[in-house]
Amino acid sequence: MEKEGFFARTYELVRQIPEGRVASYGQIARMLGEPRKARFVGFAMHDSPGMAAGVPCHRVVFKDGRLAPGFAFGGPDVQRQMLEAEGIEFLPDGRVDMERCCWEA
DNA sequence: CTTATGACTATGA
DNA sequence: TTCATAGCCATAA
Repeated sequence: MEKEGFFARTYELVRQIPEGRVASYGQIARMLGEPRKARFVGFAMHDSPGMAAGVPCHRVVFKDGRLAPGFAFGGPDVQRQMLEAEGIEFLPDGRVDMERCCWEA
């Protein structure tokens, strides 16, 4: 575990997301100091070891508060239930209420 | 070495 | 408002 790439770095940051909070890919990438790698953050999530390893990828959403269509745990609906269980509030549009739940380091 | 791909974001029509 | 395109750059083959 010495050689850590961008992925491992992303996992560590995502793993620091508290319960009831969400963060956008660009937001995470920005915290890493490289706001242009927003895509790789999502890539890292796809390759993520899972929330059991401390990577709550379900708390990572689009900047608009939208979920990843087709690549979530089986459907955005499932992810929505997980987020609701965490205490995240949703908007009538079916988007996460980032205005309230946006993660702040 | 080059090419292809992608859980993003911003911009324009 | 939604839809399409461009730019971004690490990782894999």
